[in-house]
Amino acid sequence: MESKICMNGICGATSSIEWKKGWPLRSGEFASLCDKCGTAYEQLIFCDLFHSEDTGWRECISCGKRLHCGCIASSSLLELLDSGGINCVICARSSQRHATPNHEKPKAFGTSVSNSVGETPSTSLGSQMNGSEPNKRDCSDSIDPALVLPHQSDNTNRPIGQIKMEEAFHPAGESGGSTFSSNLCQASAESSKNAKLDSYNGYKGVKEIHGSPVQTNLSIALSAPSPNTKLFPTTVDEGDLNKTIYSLQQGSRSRNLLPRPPKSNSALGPETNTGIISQIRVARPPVEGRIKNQLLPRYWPRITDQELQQISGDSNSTIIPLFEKVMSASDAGRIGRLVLPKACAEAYFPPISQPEGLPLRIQDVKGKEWVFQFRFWPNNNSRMYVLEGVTPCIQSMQLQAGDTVTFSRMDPEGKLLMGFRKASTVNSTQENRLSAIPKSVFSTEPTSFGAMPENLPLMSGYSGLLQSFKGSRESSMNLSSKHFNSGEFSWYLTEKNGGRNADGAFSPSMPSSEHKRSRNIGSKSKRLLIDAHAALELKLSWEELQDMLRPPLSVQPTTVTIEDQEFEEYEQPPVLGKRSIFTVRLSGEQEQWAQCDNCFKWRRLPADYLLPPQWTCQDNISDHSRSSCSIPDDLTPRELENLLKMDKDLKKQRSAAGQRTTQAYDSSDLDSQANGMSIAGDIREPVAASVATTTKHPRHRPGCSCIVCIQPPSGKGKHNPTCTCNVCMTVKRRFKTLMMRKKKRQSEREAVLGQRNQQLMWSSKEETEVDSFSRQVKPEVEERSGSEALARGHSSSNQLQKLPEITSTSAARDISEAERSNKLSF
DNA sequence: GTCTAGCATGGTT
DNA sequence: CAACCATGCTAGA
Repeated sequence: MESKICMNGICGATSSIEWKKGWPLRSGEFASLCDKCGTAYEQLIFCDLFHSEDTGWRECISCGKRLHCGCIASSSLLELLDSGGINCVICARSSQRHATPNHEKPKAFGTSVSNSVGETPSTSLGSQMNGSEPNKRDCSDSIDPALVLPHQSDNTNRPIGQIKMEEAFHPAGESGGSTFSSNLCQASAESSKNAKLDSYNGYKGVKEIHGSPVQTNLSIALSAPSPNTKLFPTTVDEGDLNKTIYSLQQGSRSRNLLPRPPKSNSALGPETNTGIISQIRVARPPVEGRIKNQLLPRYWPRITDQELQQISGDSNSTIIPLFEKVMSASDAGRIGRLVLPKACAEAYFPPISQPEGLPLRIQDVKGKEWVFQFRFWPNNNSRMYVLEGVTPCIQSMQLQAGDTVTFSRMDPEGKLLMGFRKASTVNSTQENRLSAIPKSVFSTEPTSFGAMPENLPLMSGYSGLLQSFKGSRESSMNLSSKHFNSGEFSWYLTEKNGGRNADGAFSPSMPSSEHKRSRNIGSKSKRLLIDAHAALELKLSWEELQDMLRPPLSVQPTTVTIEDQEFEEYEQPPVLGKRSIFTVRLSGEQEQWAQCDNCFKWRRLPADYLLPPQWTCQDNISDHSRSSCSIPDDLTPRELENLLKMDKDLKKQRSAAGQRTTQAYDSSDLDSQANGMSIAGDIREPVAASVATTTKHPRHRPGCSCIVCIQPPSGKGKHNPTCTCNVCMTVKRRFKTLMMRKKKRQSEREAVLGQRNQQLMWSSKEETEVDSFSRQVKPEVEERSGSEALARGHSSSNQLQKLPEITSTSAARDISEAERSNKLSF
């Protein structure tokens, strides 16, 4: 008897189990050696039925290829359920789960399942295992009766373990009952004080089979099901530990249930020769021994089988998910440094001894190879690993903070792969909610996000949208309106949608670690306090959301002006669509570009095509020749680069516009800024120095000569500073006006400031304390003057004197921004 | 003045 | 409490 740490690597709890030769290792110990006999095992045992997070790669005895089926929530379970066995994903031969020979099996479990409900298992598991030697199982092994689901008291003759998956996942409609896991918990808590059995971990409960509490656990666990009881996977967490458990949930559908899998294979998307590829996202603990028990679950790869399949394609290579990381602001920032979790870097990347590190070639999901500098910084007697030069890649994948980058390895080549998972897709729930808005308004101006809660409800049009949004958040997303103020909204959009599953279905329950992350954002943490710039980013996120809001095309809006703000009012509710990039060709033809949610290829679409929130190549009804993910990207990498660059430029324009005060712009400019989703220029036919080329803003009529319509394409055209062409003169004139307005505002501000200072001075006269601020700022003044009041007066006037400098600087910055936004250089 | 590389700091786990 | 890691800070280019 020896003490072992929780084999799952999940709870870290120590439990006492009998550890003897021949005892198969648990999922978390896959490919480990038995520390007594030294035998390597590659077999999971019966109880992985309750445990979804194990990952194991087993070799198919027939073809020698690795079979990924350790994850019970993925293909293995489904296949098991559906076909009574598991097929090797490579050779398609049934492995029958590489079942453990009966003599090795924990008969207690199998027996108990076969028994009538509530019957207590009668056989000691441990004794069954003694002395048995695990062998490689042949693919032709019959299905293991121990590998069964903990119900099946439905009086059918169907073999245990062959429940149809739609049944297994069907939400039970009956009432009453508690979850399987909680039963286990209660039982375990009573029966074993040593083991910290958690309410969520069925596996751990089962593990207790080996010890004394086994019978209690099993009897309770197995007594719960009624004939209508179904097995449900449920994601639960504790801190960083996200877990999927299977619970016997009765009554209404739990909020924690994973979405019900599609009933037919055809709905599953890509198929392999096994027929089913799981789209369920499950954390996979490290598969390699050296990092075992080191890698925090938050870094466990959650790649789905389907994604794995996509990455590996038709090749015979094995994709090994290594780790993933939710990108922080600094990861996604312009510095181009992606901080790597130390344990992951040391485990999966080549060892480096010098801080300079070495260049690392990593292939992205599209097959493009990037070279990053893998290096480290010495830090507190430790190291901090970073990947440098990731900006182009991040941009190419359009990643931002909150998205997840994944790292995998392709064996046997050993090639490193980099993938990603977006967190920022608006889900259909939101869409539905928004569709219910009776009337909404689209602002023509980028609206400061931070100002929304205060301002929006006052604006007739916005209020409907906002309140509906609030309603949707509170009801369907279980959010409270107070968060709306805090800037967390953007994070809800991203994080909440992180609950989306690979199949696009929205999981009502966000994995709670993500909950945690979203809680962290906007907390009191200094690190995460939203500064002005971050607020701007949030605003842009809001603007991006606006981009997704599509007015009904057939309906003309009514434009109303409220307090100098223009609003477009629509009688019909908006539609939330997938974000796309609009372009205008030289020919004047407008088009839009959308990225497939499945293969991430870009497809050209008609400009008036309204994209649903989720869009894949298959939905490309306008161009059947481009309606499959297998068809190459419509854009060459260079074209894509151009497109993204132009989109980015446009965002910069918006950013600049957002920084300027609204007064600085007349309505036409605002118009153009707010409607900037059209990209100037043509991504395929970039025109060199095409000063003469004009870009028609979509909202402006042909022939319009406004400042926007006459500007050259993005980034094109440099005018001479002395140029007196119409465009330049217009721009100069506008800048002049801008400057004047700026100065006027500044002088007003100065006046206010002066008043305030005077008030301060008078009030401080009554104070007896020394004004430390004056001392700090102007000690020399203080020295010269014996009077505190005088010193303060000097200080104030000094401050005022400095203001014009600030003014001119900021005005210059404004001009430069305006210059940029107008794509003209002088 | 701006950008970048590298180090330091401190919040979080 | 220590390790990790996100991000701030700054010297130098």
